[in-house]
Amino acid sequence: MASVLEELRWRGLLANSTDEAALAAHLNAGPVTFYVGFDPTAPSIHFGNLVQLIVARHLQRAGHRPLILVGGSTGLIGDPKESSERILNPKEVVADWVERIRAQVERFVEFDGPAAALVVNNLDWTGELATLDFLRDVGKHFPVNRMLGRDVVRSRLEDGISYTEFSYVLLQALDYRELFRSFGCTLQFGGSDQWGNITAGVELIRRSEGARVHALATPLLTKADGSKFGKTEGGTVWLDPTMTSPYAFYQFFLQAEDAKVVEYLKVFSPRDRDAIDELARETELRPHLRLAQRALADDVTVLVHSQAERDAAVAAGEALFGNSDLRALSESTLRGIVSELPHHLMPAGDPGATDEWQLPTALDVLSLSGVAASRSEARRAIEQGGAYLNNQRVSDPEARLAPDDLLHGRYVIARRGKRTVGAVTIDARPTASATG
RNA sequence: GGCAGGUUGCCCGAGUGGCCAAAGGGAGCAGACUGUAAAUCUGCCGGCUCAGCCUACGUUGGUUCGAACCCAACACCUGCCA
Repeated sequence: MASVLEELRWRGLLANSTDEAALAAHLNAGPVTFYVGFDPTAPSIHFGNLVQLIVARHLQRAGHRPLILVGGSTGLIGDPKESSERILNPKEVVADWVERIRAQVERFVEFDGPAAALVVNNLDWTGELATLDFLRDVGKHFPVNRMLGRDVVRSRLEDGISYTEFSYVLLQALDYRELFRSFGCTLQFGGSDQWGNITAGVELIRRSEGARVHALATPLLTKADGSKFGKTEGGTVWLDPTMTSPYAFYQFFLQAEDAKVVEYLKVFSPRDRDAIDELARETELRPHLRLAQRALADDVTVLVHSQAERDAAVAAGEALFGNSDLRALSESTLRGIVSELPHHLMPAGDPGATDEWQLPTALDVLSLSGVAASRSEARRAIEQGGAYLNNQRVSDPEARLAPDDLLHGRYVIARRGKRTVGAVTIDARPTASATG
């Protein structure tokens, strides 16, 4: 049976590690307590964090014990990014995000059994830490000349970096030492962009505790052209269903490139080697069937959301793509689809009160539904022949809907291009018989 | 605190009085070709009641018939000096 390290390697989840032979021996010798951290920089974790949670699952299944750290304190400081200084978020906001993220990560690890996971918050040990103690006990171990050599810092020397962000690495290193002391944690991993922060912890423990601990880094997932994988039209792919709907989430994975889909499957899918090899063959022989993409989207959506959400996302996709007749759908099916899409509820006017009440125009529907960011963009889409209402191409921006255009008397599905879909719901149909 | 340089559309970046909604590149969007893939080609890419109008070049005020471009003050960033 393959070791967990070999498994991770095969899945392409190992980008970097401290002495790998030593780590392999350590993992072999018995249950290891490991940690991975997530900083609250938004109300939800995102697609990129998912990779770390998956690694945590693999390790836990191999009998090791996860500590999932939510960065209540590091989130107040901000890990320096190459581009520019971050804006500090208010403490209450960060505290709120900590709670949300804590709830999210709990889905991915087991809290029972011998390798039960634990969620920790670094604010618990840094919140009350005195500055002088910090400088004496932690700062003393960090040569500034070495810190200046770090890539992120170097990239910021020109444009500037605050002392706050410059100090971030000390806090993360301190976290590792704290978890080492309190829980005997001897392995930390994270994304490859975290490597510097992670090894700083390894070094701090070596210097102040005289102990040798380990580290791993997962690779940054890229697209075929080398750019970062993880952004979509709407921006970041979030795990929170109110920020990225399960439908959009499913679509994101379904649209994976052929050249990369097998790589993503290895990372995200629980399927074993044989199953993935089979999907790789399918992608080569019958790429148009997109079996690998479907498997990928299925697996990740079920993992992050649920089987039911996955089923709904598939049903919605089938109805919306191609030129299927949306009129054939039952009202309940349609309602389900609409709820997955960006949509806008439009109150129907009371024809008795406003004799001018009219149904919206094509332009209205495209912009209200959110399919087009502005009316200008909607106009452009129509001019370019890329706008559809209920799967019918639109040519006149001012064309007004007729009552008959409303699916089940209320819904209009708007689409721009192939993939951008939204809906408008007319709240209640005006009683046309009011005046006869 | 002093001196010097900087702040342009999503990002980078040109523009130093009218021809500027602002070159060029990147990102992005649409169309064609396809397979909800990639590559390629074409078009688009501030907003709107869209042959016109409105808002925009850090902020505020000024000069001018006219300002992204000139002047003043302020804010922020960078460097050098204290």
